[in-house]
Amino acid sequence: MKIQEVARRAGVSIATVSRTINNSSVVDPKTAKRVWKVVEELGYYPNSQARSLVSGKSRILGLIVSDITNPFFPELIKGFEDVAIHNGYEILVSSTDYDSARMAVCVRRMLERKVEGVAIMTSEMDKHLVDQLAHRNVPMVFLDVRPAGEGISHVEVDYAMGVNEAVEHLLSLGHRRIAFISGPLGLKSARIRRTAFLRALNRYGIDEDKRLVGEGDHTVDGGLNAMTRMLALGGLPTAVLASNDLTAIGTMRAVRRAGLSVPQDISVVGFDDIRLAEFTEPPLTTVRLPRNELAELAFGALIRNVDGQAKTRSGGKLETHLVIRESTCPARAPAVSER
Amino acid sequence: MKIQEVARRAGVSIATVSRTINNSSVVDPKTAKRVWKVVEELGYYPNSQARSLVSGKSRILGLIVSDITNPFFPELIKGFEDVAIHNGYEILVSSTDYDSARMAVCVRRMLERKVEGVAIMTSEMDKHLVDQLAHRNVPMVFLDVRPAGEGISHVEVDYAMGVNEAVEHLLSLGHRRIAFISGPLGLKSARIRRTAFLRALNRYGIDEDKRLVGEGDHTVDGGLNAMTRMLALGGLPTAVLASNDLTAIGTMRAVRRAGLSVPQDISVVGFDDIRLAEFTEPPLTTVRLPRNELAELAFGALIRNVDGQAKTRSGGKLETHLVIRESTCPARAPAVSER
DNA sequence: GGCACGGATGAAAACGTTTGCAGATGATGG
DNA sequence: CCATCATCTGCAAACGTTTTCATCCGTGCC
Repeated sequence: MKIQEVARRAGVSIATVSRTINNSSVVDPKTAKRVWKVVEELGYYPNSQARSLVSGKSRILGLIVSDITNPFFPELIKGFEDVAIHNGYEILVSSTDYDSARMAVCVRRMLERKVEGVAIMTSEMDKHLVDQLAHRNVPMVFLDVRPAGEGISHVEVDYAMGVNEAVEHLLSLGHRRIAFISGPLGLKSARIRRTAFLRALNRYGIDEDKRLVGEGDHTVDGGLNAMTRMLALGGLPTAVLASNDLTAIGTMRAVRRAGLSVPQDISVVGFDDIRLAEFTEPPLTTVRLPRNELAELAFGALIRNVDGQAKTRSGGKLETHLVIRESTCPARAPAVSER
Repeated sequence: MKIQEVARRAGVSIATVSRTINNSSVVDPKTAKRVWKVVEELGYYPNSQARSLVSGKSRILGLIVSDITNPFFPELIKGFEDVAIHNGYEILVSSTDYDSARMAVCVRRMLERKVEGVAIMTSEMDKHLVDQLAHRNVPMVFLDVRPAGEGISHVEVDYAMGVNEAVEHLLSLGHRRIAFISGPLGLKSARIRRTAFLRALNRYGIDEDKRLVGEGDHTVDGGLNAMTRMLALGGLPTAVLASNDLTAIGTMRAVRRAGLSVPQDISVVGFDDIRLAEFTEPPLTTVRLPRNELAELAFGALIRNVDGQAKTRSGGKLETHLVIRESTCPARAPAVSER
């Protein structure tokens, strides 16, 4: 089913059919109507490969995430997809599994498919790979870490803000021994959150206790293990801030396995506010990342660069907000006396 | 960066470069080496659009799911993606949001991108849409419901088996008042599970109680609402089988909101065994769907049709298995006396 | 030494579009 | 009535590959 067939049946040239379909230039209403009719009848639709080949535009946007299995990402993907589709773009999603080699494969795929821009929400991006994209003039937007270079935008999330809110919340509940379970420290974004946490503690005059800073890997199991180790170390915290919700869920599980209860013995705060956070037991107090705004801003930044309007970084800092549910409560009475 | 450039620098024709890259026909090792060297140097990679245009093969497989936000799907997608990538295919994922109009859009996209086959795990497929694909000779594999027609395969999941196991498990624990919360009954797959449930009950000589069959929508909220309504109706069940894990989570929440506890007052069984099921509180007893096998079988069935080896339906029935965790326990003593 | 053969290569056609350019047609103004 | 112009349409060239067919060259055989 090619354009030629349509042209033949409508008694016009293929050029006219093309123009009608893309209404790229004025075509006589009568002719157009006839063409459309044939198009309908035949169920014709253009071959997108031929189309992109000649026009040089693929109308595809890439989205690279670390782990599609982490519920935060599907929710983000959905948002991104919605706005992309709405603007006539398709998206190509790849997940890297936090693996650098696999990341290279992702980039290669993006390149091969000639994506017009790519949104990146993962931090295992080697400079090398970024360069590969930059070199091909593929606009990028980073959703997580601050990038360097031109043609690269980023939408920054104010992690520090979220971390501060969480810490303040815990402090106001009387907690003084507050632990943190980070993401894999190989990732920049994980280090950022960790640093923000330590800084917050410091600001409020709380001494750092090495035993109270664990390392997870953004999965439930990682949180479970990290927390289990921490509990074994002694010097128990009265509250834990986890670097994402999955980790928080693992943390709660570890606490419970140790025969303690959340939040009475140990309060737990998550990060992301995945949809499921509302339905854990107890419902998770967590720092909400504005997923939809994130998706929209990212898309916006990308499109602006795709259209060549701006070559600069853009996108403001997105605010995060603490959502208080039931996994936090006042510290046991003389919690301060400890240490 | 076109093939011509490579050809020029290597001092050969573009035909030779093409042959070298695809090693589609014998090329002199010396020449090949020279070509590869240039390819490396230039970082050349073929334009996939031009390639597909002429070869007629897109090397893309479509995957249509209902809701990427339901954790079951990302896990499935990942499996499918892994095996596809491993075989040199890429995948294009679309989610339908259980919406028929959106489904049409998905199909259209698949068609436009010239996917070589599509795996469908959603049941809001109008016959109309299936025909559109069939008419274009796009091989399909259904992962959920039994399809009709040729060029269409399906991988059947033995829902009845899972439902039976679950019911037997509950019966063996002494439960007699067992409730069921289905998915949206507009979906065939939801009806199948529901029918299986009623049949199982019947087989074991338990009378059906209309009050004990609710309708959810495969989301946590849906489960929560359905269970809340059911609890309000009176004639409480001692156990509930939910049609998927999300629904089960909602159900547990509803039970707890009503001041009852899981599993002491009401046992809950889920369906799917999403990764998170292990980490709910209490850990969810659920019927495990073999995700990886499902992905592999689906891919296999698809590939077989893509290569034109078989035009028939294939793929056996996949077994499901009950995973017993802690959301189920023996029914309160004289549970039988009730009713 | 001629011939057939086979392996390696190149020329060119095809894939299905978009788009620049030019031609046709009809209308308008002088 | 001719010139100008606007509007609409068609021709043909690209886009970057794969692939068929033909060519070329060297080799081994008679």
